[in-house]
Amino acid sequence: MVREKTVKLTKFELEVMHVLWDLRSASVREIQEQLPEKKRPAYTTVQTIVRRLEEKSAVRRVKKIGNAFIFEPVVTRNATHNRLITELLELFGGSARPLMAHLAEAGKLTLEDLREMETLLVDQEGLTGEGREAKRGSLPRTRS
Amino acid sequence: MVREKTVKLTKFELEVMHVLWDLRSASVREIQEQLPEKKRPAYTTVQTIVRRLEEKSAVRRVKKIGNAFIFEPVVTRNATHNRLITELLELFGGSARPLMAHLAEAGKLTLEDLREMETLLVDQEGLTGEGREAKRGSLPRTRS
DNA sequence: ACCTTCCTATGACACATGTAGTAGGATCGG
DNA sequence: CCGATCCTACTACATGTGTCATAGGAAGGT
Repeated sequence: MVREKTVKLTKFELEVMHVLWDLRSASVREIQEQLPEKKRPAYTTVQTIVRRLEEKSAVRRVKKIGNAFIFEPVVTRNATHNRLITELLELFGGSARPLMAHLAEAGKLTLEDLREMETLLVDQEGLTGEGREAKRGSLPRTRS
Repeated sequence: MVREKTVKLTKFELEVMHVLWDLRSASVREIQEQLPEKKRPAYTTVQTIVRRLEEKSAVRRVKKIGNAFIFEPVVTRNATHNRLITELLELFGGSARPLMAHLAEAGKLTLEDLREMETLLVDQEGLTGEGREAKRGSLPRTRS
């Protein structure tokens, strides 16, 4: 459980990171071209964001092709997503239930999703979940 | 399905709203006192936030007690939460699965939670979920 | 070598956000 | 009625964020 130091990223910075996570590495030009054309910002706007991401150590320069720098992510998608979720969760009192209830209510959550998660969760518990089980009380084997 | 116009609220504004949602209505002083003392801002800071919430039509003055105004929420907790979740979901490609996967991974999601949700979801489908079923394909009754 | 093109580095700016101080009017206990 | 309090309305200001323009250097084709 190595806790990565995840920085705070803004909405736009996040979008750029997503491009980088997908492409593995890219130049400013490539990043800009990946952004949805509807709201594609000016080249230098993207450049500024990348620069700020650099300052935050969220990306780094890996090499230079021609006269253009190639950037790659330093923080992982996973760590960043976890951070986002944790923050949202705090607004909900820290519990996932209200959050899930909303998802269900909004029709974003299907029974299929739940079944899928169940499988996933069971597997996980088998591998690493022992500690948690003790901490939260053993699960009542409902619907035996 | 009346779509309420939910405004964008900042982190701090959200905290104030939570107090108001809990208290139903309150004065600036009361709001300030409800905020966790660790990071309790100055009275006028709270006042400023409330004023901005007023400008955004997220709260309104309902009456005056002494020389103090009493405020109450205009936007509902529910609508606001849904908005937050929707926004977060967009960062995840719009699907709830990755989000849930993260919750599970972070140990925020238990089998119990899932079972609970299942019940909730089934009830909901029975009442209002017919349309969705058609839209997303009928559910394969897994685990018969 | 020269010109066109692309990239970088830097500066700027408006609006958002967190945070709070000040002035002056309204209230309340005596 | 008076002073101590409390509240409101305003102002202020440092940062954060989205958005871009400019200047000038580097590459590449011819």
